[in-house]
Amino acid sequence: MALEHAILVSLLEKPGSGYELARRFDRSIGYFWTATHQQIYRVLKRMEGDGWIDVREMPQQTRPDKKEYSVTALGRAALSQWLHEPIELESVRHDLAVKIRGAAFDDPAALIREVERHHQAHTDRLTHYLAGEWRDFTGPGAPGTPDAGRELQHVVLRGGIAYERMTLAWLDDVLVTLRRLGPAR
Amino acid sequence: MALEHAILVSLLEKPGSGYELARRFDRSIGYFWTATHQQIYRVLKRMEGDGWIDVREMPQQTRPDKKEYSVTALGRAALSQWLHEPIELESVRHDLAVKIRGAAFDDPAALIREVERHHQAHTDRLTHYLAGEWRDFTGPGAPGTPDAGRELQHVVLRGGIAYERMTLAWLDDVLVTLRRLGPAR
DNA sequence: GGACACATGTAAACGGTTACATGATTGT
DNA sequence: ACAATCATGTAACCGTTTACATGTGTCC
Repeated sequence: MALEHAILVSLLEKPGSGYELARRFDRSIGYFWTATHQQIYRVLKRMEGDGWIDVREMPQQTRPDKKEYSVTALGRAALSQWLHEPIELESVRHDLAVKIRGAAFDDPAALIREVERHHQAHTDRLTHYLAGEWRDFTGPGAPGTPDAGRELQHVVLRGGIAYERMTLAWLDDVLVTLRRLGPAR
Repeated sequence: MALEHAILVSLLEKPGSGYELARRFDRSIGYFWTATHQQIYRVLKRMEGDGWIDVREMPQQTRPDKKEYSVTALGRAALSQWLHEPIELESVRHDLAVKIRGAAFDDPAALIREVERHHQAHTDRLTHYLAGEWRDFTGPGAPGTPDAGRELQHVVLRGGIAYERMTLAWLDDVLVTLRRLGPAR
């Protein structure tokens, strides 16, 4: 489990509320971790109980009050300890690959639309990542000062970009294969 | 959930026991889906109850008796229905990326060994996939007859190979970045 | 005698998803 | 009036992981 650690990293980068964390998990952190607000609120409670994070009630006039969380020394130590532990390789779960192999027992051509839909979604993601890279790292508005944190954020984003490009190339390969098999059936 | 469907596909490709399925999930199917034997036995029970699969008791002299499962017409129909439903994009969970961003608040250089370890593991996987590709698809011993099932298995394997190659290139990028940051600290 | 591959299971704990619930403010 | 955004939560369910449990045959 690394949701707690992902939250620690995110709060160290910038303290914030559960709601804000949920939005970050939809955006920048979303290309290597996902979490819903329900999960986040639950884990925040536990982390607070463990003394990993502190809460400050932030009354707001125009919007509902919020709780701003920040990482304690204990939380930092917990993160540090985790960073020094070896972790398992990710295990892949690719439904689409199951479908593709399953298509051998159905109509391969019926999958073409589904694959095209995924292709479009990955194209959108890639566009979104590239816009973020331009905005935060490679564009003229991005700060030119070198900073370890930014460098590390950038290399993770480059990983997301590489993943989307690889996936798009593979989906092209899949489409060629399905179209070749389709009419022959 | 697609474990049931992954099992259907695997049993359609070749009927077998729970134990055999578990081994397939460690090998060929492992590059797009993982499952332990505990999970598989439980799901097999449920699928049998739903009439998706049939069991045949297979007494064996030299080894413990096993149950051989095969897919029924109802199971085939269930697979077909699932194939025609749209599925969600995969959500990514990449612990290593969390660690890399977390390294900004610890020692980036301490991560180098961990990343090298992952690099080695992905190299091993790639070698294994390439050996499988040569054995089953591109080598001289592979059957030359065109077959939809084999074509689809091959395109999925090419996806696994592309994933490993992309990951290795990215891990190289990560190592360069970490080594650049390390001594500066 | 000990390790390993074959073969099947149960039970507890944990994590993630989905549905439900509330309430204020801002914009159309 | 309605939808969207901000903001926090509870409860039920489901799937996955980990630990435990048992037993045979083969090989060193």
